[in-house]
Amino acid sequence: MLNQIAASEDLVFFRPHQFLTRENERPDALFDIVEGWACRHRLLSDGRRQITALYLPGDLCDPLWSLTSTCNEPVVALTNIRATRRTLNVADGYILDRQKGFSTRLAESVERQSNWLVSLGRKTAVERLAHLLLELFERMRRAGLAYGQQCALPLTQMDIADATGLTAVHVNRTLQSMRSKGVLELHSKWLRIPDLGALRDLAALGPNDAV
Amino acid sequence: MLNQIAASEDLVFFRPHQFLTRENERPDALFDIVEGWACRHRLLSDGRRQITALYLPGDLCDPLWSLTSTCNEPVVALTNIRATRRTLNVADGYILDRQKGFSTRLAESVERQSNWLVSLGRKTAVERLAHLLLELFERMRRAGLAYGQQCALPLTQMDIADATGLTAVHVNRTLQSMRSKGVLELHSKWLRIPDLGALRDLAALGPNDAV
DNA sequence: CGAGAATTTGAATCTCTTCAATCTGCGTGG
DNA sequence: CCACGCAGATTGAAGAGATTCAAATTCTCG
Repeated sequence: MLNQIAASEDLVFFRPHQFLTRENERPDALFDIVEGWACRHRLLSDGRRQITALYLPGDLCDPLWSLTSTCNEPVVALTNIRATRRTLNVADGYILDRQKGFSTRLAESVERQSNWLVSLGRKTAVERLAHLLLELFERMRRAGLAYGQQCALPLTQMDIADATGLTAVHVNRTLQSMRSKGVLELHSKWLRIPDLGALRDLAALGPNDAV
Repeated sequence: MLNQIAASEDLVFFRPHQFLTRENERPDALFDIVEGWACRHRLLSDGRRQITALYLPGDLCDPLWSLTSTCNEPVVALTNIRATRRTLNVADGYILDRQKGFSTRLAESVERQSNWLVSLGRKTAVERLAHLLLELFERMRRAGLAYGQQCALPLTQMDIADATGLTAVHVNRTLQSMRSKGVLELHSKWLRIPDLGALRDLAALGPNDAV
């Protein structure tokens, strides 16, 4: 508790819908998310939205920023967020690689993006939802934030829709059918997965695919 | 011509459908593609395929390999390929960053993946095709392989379908309708774009989006 | 308790898929 | 030189999955 005094100098807070980074901005720091969720997304001119990444507690936001000169996708808070700010040395690309676990996080982030690509390109609604919820549960579990078979999931159905490339209405109906089959419970921002194996089967993952 | 003798020691060739890297393999070298096209893809158990990256002449294949311990997506030649092999120092992640333009290529590759995510998640068939063909033309142009408004495009409609998340049949019909509207010509592996601006409008790109 | 946000429901519609069959271009072997 | 075979492209008809729009209901939070 005592050393939080020193750490608190780097603590930053965001409210839902607040930008962590805007489009065409050069981020000068990364955020280590302590609490809350955020997303990176893209808006089309007619309002269609695609979420391209989700950030959970424990995630670095965003590992990709070390690579690009400007950030062409805004990052927005989905909930209240508490994060620690880690300054980026823009002039020197190598520094980041030496930070503990940075390279691993970047790799994970890129691999996740590739998984989503497969999901959006070739999977059905049920498969996409199974995949996404499985991924999120697994990430929460690794972050030490899963309790048995359940974890927090502070996304609206609209958010889920924009992450999976579906409409909110269709997400609603598909989740209902999955609930009725007993493969998951999801209400009041709380996810429970009675049978991980069953959900994994629904997600159409290969035996080698990590979630 | 004379110094090609030395360089030729690193020259490698591939035939269509040949693997540059298999799944779960640790690549020990990158390929600088001199001639021909390749793709990275993922196969679902029931045969559905999603292409997650395309490699053109001039591309490094694959920048992402420096990040991951094993490659979980196979890379396959789509045409005859001539490439130069560049050994990877696996033990040391930093070396690669110092290679000329490496970091830039990695960033481009990641950004492209993000663009595709938006395309697959939120765009219509026409928009996806416009976007893809525009991207490929632009990349060919930058590689010095475009001639006026046209360039080679050695993909089958099946390949295009697997890159855009559509079926070959639907790609065929959509391309036909685009042809009939005069926004593009595409036959015998050759692409011509009469009006880049018109195609760009069809691609639903933001004013800031690079292709 | 009231108001706005999020979820749920229904009905109609549309885009894209599926399954087959046919056609075309092209290299190979007789 | 032509017939064969095969991969890719094209076409048609029917159907599935997801979208759209609008309204009603429930939730959440000040």
